[in-house]
Amino acid sequence: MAEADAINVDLEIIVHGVQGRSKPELRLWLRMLSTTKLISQEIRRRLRAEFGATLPQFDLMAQLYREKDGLRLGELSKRTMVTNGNVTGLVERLEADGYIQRLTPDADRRVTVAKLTDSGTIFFATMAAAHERWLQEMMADVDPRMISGLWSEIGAVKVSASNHLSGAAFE
Amino acid sequence: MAEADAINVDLEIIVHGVQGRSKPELRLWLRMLSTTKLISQEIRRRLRAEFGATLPQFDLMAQLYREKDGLRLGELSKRTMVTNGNVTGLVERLEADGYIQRLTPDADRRVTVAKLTDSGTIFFATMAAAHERWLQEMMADVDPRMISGLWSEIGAVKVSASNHLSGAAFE
DNA sequence: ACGATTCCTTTGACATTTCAAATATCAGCT
DNA sequence: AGCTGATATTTGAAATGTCAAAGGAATCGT
Repeated sequence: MAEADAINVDLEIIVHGVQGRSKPELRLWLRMLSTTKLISQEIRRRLRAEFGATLPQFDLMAQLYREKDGLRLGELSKRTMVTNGNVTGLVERLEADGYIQRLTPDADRRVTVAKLTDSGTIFFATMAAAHERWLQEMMADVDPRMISGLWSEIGAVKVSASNHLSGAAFE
Repeated sequence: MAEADAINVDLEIIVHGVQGRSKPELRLWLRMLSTTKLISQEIRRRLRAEFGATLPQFDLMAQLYREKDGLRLGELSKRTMVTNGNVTGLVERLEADGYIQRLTPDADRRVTVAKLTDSGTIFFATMAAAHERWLQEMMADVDPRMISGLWSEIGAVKVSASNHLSGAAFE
């Protein structure tokens, strides 16, 4: 009950706030934000409940899963859109749990490469399968064509935003 | 090593199931997530640089701006999609900065109501105007019709997700 | 009344987040 | 070699995020 209310009453209230009229860009942004927040919180809950893992850990392991040889921490930082300092802590905890292994190549000893252990690989594969199911489940009521369309349209939003960043752009 | 090989073979099968034919829902989700992350990070940077404020503070003040009489912390928690414990800390800091005010109505002394001070109202109005400009700027390259279309289509995604939350089964 | 339940908020332990400053290493120039 | 600047990671402070447990306060049933 309280949860259902929380869903219906969301951030979009700001829309009518400032000048009384709401610009479409602001409206879209608030809806993107609340929708993303809603879904990530659900995924967080499930990852925690079923696997005792966090979403950032899942994201990080997802990157390593695609690169069997491992990735440098800086590269991990870019791909996960997480700051360098943050990656350090995430990797530390995952290493302590035995899912990740850190090593420093002799070629360049400034670098630290992280890669999944066997245990980490198995663990992630299990989570990833569930993660994919959850998303299909949560989007089950959405027309499949709309899903594909949204993918490319949101791509346009992403490109536009990338081109108007104050600092550097990437991806 | 024979054991390790057996593991790797099995995992390869999982790999293709998990990532090889990545389902449209997963693709869409990853794009929504990265786009939202990109834009919020930019907004965070600008709020910090230009106003010394954080995004959660902005969100919280946005809700109070709409309700001149203030809101109970539990209501604030629902509307901002932030947990109760988190609201406590946010309100404490904003109160220390003089932007909001806390009071306990005699009618129900379990309750704490937060409302914007005059200073907070002025401060938020300034930020909100900039915030709206930033969004128009970042979405400047997107066709206006696409922006409206996206708003309603993402609404469909939101509704679908809302109907498939783990907690929503009761009721 | 009164005990049990429910409601609202705070607290506590941790994980994540950002930024800035510090550290460590490498590569190039003199 | 030795200096300098660029690169890679770690560290530290402060804020935000989660959940679970604890607290006070109101309400309900008996």
